[in-house]
Amino acid sequence: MGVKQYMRQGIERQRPLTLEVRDELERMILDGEVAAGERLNELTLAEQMGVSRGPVREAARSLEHEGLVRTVANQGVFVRELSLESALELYDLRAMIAGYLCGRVAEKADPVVNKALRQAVRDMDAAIAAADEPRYFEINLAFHDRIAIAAGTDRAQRLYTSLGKEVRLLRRRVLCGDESLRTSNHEHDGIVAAIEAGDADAARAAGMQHHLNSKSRLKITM
Amino acid sequence: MGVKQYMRQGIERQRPLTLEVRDELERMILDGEVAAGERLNELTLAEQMGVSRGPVREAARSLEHEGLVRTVANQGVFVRELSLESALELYDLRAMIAGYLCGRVAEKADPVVNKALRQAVRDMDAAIAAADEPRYFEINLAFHDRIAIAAGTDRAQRLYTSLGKEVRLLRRRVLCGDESLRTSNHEHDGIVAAIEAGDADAARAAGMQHHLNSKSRLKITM
DNA sequence: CAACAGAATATTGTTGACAATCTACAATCA
DNA sequence: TGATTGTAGATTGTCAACAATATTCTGTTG
Repeated sequence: MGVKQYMRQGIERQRPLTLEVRDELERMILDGEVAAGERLNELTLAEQMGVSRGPVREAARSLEHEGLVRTVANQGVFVRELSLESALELYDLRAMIAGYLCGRVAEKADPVVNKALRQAVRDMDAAIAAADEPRYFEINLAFHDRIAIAAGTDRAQRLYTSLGKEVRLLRRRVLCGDESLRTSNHEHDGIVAAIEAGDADAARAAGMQHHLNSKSRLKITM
Repeated sequence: MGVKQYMRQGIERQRPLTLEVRDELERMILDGEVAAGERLNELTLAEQMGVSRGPVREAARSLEHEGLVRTVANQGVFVRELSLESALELYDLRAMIAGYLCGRVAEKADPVVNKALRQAVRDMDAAIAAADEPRYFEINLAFHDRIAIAAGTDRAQRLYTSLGKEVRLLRRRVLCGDESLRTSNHEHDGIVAAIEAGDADAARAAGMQHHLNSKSRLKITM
């Protein structure tokens, strides 16, 4: 009886389908391909990705604790709807974590890291001067990632990343003008300065304030 | 062909097995019934709980993002091992979240909540006077839960709870003497006072410091 | 026409079977 | 002896089928 079994060719090491599906699902949600509040149909998704429902279910469970979806028994999983209020709270939370991370980096005083951060600030300045917003955002992302990783605290890093994704559930776009970018990078400069000085408290405060300011800049666009 | 199908009797509302298994697994880990670093055998657990491997796998994925287990592809899920260093970082993180929660509660200024918190402090004093440590810990837990819930920020609350569980992976027991309890409850008093006064900043600072002090008290016992 | 009851359908919950991979141990060879 | 290879068993990864529940449709009744 024609049972189609699974087999993936090639030398490439086996990555469980669950992870593959998880990443794809996450992307779909963050890119807004599925609207907030919408139900994720297991069978549809499974067929769409060419897998069975098992991996899809596991992936959903995985996403659940990241706050990207919510599950209702016997009804399915739904893309989480994020109220503006909740999103702002997420910003607060993330700001605290960011501050913590900056403080840790300052304590570490790793010359290589510090140099890279300093360079990132310069590069962002260049991007602003060139009016290259996409590039600015790219470096900005790398800048904050770098800090999160350099802090060396796995849990806090994951949390920071996770909260960052969660915030993206709020689909409204933030349009930053030139001025906003300049201000933001000036704050970056302050963070790096504190880190370079090895002043953990100042770095923490600067890192946190930077994120709180981002929140404010976001707020006024709505 | 004698296929044993699933059916659970009774009027009780259907709670998915995945959740049941998840809770049981979490309990086993937190109670130390499975040692840190140990592998969780899917089949064994499934038979033990009288379910199939599906729900067990889903439960594992669920626990993964809470930091209680770690998964290695094609090898299985392992109870996470928490270094002392990581545990202390968790305390820092949790202290920040706790501070945030306390600040929120102060802003809310809900008389009912405030009254309950004040009463809890009195009850803990009574428990200390009666040298009833178990009761103290019970109220203490309820006290902090109450604050987390009253803050009204779902994400922060879940995070606070989650971090609390994660810390328990560090199995070493903290033996608190009478003096430690008194000091701790004095700090509780300070937190409630700030909340009652509606001073969010003070409440935040007190809540955070209380947890950092707990960390210090823990530290010296090792 | 609205409200309800019941059947038909769609979707989630759970399972057992099979494939792929890893692990442990034995056999082989230098 | 020690390293390596090969095989057998155990364990995870995946799937398709069936059960239980939720949802939708339809016809009936007031």
